[in-house]
Amino acid sequence: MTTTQTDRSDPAVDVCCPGAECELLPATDAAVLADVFKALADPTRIRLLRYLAQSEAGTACACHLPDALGISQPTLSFHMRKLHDTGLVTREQRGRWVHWTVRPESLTGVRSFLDLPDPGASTCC
Amino acid sequence: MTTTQTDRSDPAVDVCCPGAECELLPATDAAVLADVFKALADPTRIRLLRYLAQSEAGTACACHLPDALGISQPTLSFHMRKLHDTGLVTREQRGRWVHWTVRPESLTGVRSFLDLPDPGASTCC
DNA sequence: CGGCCATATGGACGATTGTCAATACGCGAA
DNA sequence: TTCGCGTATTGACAATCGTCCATATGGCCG
Repeated sequence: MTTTQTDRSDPAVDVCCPGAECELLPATDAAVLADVFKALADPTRIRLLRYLAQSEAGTACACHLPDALGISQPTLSFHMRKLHDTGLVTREQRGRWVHWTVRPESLTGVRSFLDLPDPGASTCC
Repeated sequence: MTTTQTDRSDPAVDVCCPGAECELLPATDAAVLADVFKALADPTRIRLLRYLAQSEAGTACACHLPDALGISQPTLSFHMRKLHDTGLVTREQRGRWVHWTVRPESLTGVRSFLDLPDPGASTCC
């Protein structure tokens, strides 16, 4: 079922991929990683995250950001919601304003994924 | 132009964000990073990259992947094209088959972005 | 209490994405 | 050269995304 011609007795079938039985990352793991990458896949959100990260204690209020980024206030709210839903930032209501804080630990998954094995390591097969 | 009320003489204006003049990541830099993250923002492409990375020399042919991933051959081609356009993999025609290779150096940008400054470092202001 | 200000939500709309079926292309083998 | 196989492209379509305007919500301050 996995391959359509391995049941043939022809020995030259697998010439293209010697031992190509590598394990695939489970679909659920891939989906989790993809969700975080989706949250990062927008220039505005990249700038927002960077802005928060380099602020004092990784925390800042967003009051000046619509002007600074050239976007409307609802658009900013949309992006912050996305970052929050994905767990990249936390929300804290301080008086009248909302302060956002980066959660660095939320990036450990994608960070370790990007540390792909060195070419030649061949952890598979 | 950057802020709309800093030219007022009211000293209590900035009460919410003391010294909120952090520099924003330039829009072009953010766009470059976002493009790479967009290429990573799909479970299928995550699995493809991982598959290539853990293969011998980071290289593999894609002949068995449609079946293994449960997608059609055009869909696989679509994803490989996306990875290639973003520079994450290279393409090499070996005889009748195409072999793909991960380019680990294409991830250095996003990897260093994810190494956000520790909370409290406050590289801004 | 009443009004203001920061933020969130709803509705709408154009742009992009992921997928497949059908088809075209390219290279090796017979 | 012609056939077969692996791969790429086209066209179509549903789904999601990013953006805005208009409006709602909710907490301070006067």
